[in-house]
Amino acid sequence: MRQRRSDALSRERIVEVAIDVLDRDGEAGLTFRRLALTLKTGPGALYHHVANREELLAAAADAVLTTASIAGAGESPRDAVRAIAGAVFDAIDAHPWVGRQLVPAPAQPAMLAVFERIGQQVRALGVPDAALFTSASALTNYMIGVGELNAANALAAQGDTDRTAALTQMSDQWANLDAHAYPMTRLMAGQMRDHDDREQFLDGIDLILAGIAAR
Amino acid sequence: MRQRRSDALSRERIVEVAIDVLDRDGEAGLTFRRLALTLKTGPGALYHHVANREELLAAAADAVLTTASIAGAGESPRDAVRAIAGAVFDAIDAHPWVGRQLVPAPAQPAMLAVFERIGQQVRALGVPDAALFTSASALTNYMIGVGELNAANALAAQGDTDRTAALTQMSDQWANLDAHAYPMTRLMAGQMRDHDDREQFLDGIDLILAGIAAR
DNA sequence: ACCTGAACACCGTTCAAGT
DNA sequence: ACCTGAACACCGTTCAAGT
Repeated sequence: MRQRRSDALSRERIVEVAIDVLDRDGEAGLTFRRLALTLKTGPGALYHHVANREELLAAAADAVLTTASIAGAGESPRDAVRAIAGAVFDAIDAHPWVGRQLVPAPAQPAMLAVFERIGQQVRALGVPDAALFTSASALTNYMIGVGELNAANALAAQGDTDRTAALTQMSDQWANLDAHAYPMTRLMAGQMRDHDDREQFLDGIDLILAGIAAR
Repeated sequence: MRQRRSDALSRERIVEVAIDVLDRDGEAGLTFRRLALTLKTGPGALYHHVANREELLAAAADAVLTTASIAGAGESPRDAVRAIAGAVFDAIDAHPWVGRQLVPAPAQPAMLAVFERIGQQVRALGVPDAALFTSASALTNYMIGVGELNAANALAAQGDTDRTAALTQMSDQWANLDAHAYPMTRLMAGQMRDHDDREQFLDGIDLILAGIAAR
């Protein structure tokens, strides 16, 4: 025996190791040579299980998002939508490289499941059938799109040991902008300093939900 | 004389040529060797004007988005927001590589100007000062995030000569999903087939605006 | 100060040769 | 059928040498 299973080369094993590498060193760190080294094989061997780097990246992103669709089971439609959105946010936050890996709406299994689940909640909210796609799309696209944006921000700020310091610095920048050209941005500098990314993300979901309710 | 100006190597000229190359061959087509060839110089020369490839990409994206913030001047707050969102959509649609080039919220000049303009409209809508940042961020983040998503879809579908055929194919796929697991997606297959990307994008903006109005 | 372009240290992917 | 790893055709970036 000797755990032969976990040593065997397989698509799942490759994806698993790829996620590890991506979490550790980001998208740039994922090379077939390094993967091959970890898997004790040659780079060419990987091509028997994944088509190319792009497909591997997509598979890794899908794997990381699989559980998002089952969040908030048994809760009210509104809370379920918030729970799913939170799960998507958390998954992207924990694996920021997923953000870069644009998962176009429901083109991959994990996001298709999210889309379906959102569709169910929207319908339970009383949205007429003809308006389902518009509402479900707005919510799902917001989750992926804005989730990605947050990941990009997080990656850019990765060097900063102190997130608060980074926010304060940007806030000060805003406060010192030209008063004639940027009055509103100056006005928002304080709110920007004190905001929480996840709350802000969910506030946007709430606005869309309020818009759906107001129809 | 002999149009010495346009031959001189400069940051602006490099960005200009980069945009051309990106429009023609996408992000993968942008190499310093090719840029140097077009500009009749060596690849090393470019580093006297741009720090690296990433900075060049960011500068190109910013240049393409500069005019978005001035859209919808003189219109009602609601229409101005829609006009700005439409301009952002069109810019990303015309230069899909901008999508990949995640422009984190108001970190770059062009998006800062968009954010400011959105902030002004939101305030004109009667949103109290304390809620300005939440509303303006939701709108701006949606524009960038979902605009990116659309660009990714457009790039993925690039090979298709016929967008209608691609939509029909995906719609059929949805309609043939398992009825127990994907009832809502099946229900939305028809609406998905007939939807227009730009309209759907603006419908999302409308939902957020309705949510803001409903407070 | 700016340009040149060879050189460095890598890539993803392919493919003949092996098992 | 699957693996191996050298080889191919590239990259971004640096830097000594020029102007």
